Amino acid sequence: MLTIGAVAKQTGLKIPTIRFYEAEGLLPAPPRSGSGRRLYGDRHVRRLSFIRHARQLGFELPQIRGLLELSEHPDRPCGQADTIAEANLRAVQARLKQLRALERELKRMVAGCAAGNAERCRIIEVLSDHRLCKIDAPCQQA
Amino acid sequence: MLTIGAVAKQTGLKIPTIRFYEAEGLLPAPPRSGSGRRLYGDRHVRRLSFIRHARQLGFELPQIRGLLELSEHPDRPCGQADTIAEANLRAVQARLKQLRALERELKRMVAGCAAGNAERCRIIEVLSDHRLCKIDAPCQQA
DNA sequence: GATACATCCTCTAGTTACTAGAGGATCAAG
DNA sequence: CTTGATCCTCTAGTAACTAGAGGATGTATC
Repeated sequence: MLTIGAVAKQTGLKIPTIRFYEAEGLLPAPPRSGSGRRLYGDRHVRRLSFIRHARQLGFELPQIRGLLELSEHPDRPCGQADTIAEANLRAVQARLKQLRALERELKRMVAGCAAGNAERCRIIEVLSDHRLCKIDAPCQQA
Repeated sequence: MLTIGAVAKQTGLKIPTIRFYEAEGLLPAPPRSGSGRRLYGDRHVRRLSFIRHARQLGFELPQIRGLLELSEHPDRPCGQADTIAEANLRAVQARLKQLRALERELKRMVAGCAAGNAERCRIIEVLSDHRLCKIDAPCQQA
């Protein structure tokens, strides 16, 4: 049986985050010691690793909820998981496209800035006049 | 003189967002009509466009504050703007790197999932076992 | 002039996924 | 027995908005 601190070390999550996941219903409440401390087993650790990993891959908590439920019913067809992952892939690809355009634009800005005065600073200039910029798509959050 | 609704249309910002920027001190409070409605001029519109554009390019509000101040003093050296833009570029490039790794991983997951049962679903598998995944770096927010 | 509907005002609270801190109890080591 | 680490709960804060309540105006039509 592991304390919350040990689990945090093993999983790489912070202690409040683990408690947060419990409150959110992503992690079943573990048994407690006589004095009320949480005591985790391997199943908890595995589940937390799953969550952390999915988060690293850009899944959001509601999606992870779905994946977790799926992983508990190995008999179900996994089309759902596929759908979730594909939606994620598309979102990632869209964001990549935006970020690449963004990178080009920032490079252009930085390159054009000859460290002179703000008066002829390309960065300020580009920001002031959208026509100087090649980016049209709004910048959605990932 | 434009109403807030007209300004919203011109700039592409939502009405509450414009008020939000005013409350944040990014936009000077405009004069009001007899009944208390905000009345904007061209300078406000230009400033809001600047802010929106910078947001699209991924700058954060504190950074934008700096850029705005700089743009008001064309005599100042623009090294600061350069620094801000470069920091942004680096952040974007880091995010790009992560996202590319993510894309690879998601592709692998989706490709490996032949829509069978969850029992042998590669997606669940990969998420359950970090060793199957090539991503190590934590996923920082943009 | 009355009515309807759009637009505006302020203020509060909600969003996501945590993170930080207060204030207090308990544990393990020396 | 004391010290310092770890744990508990609870509240509030983060970024950058967004949504909604409740109410006051503006404008167009009859």
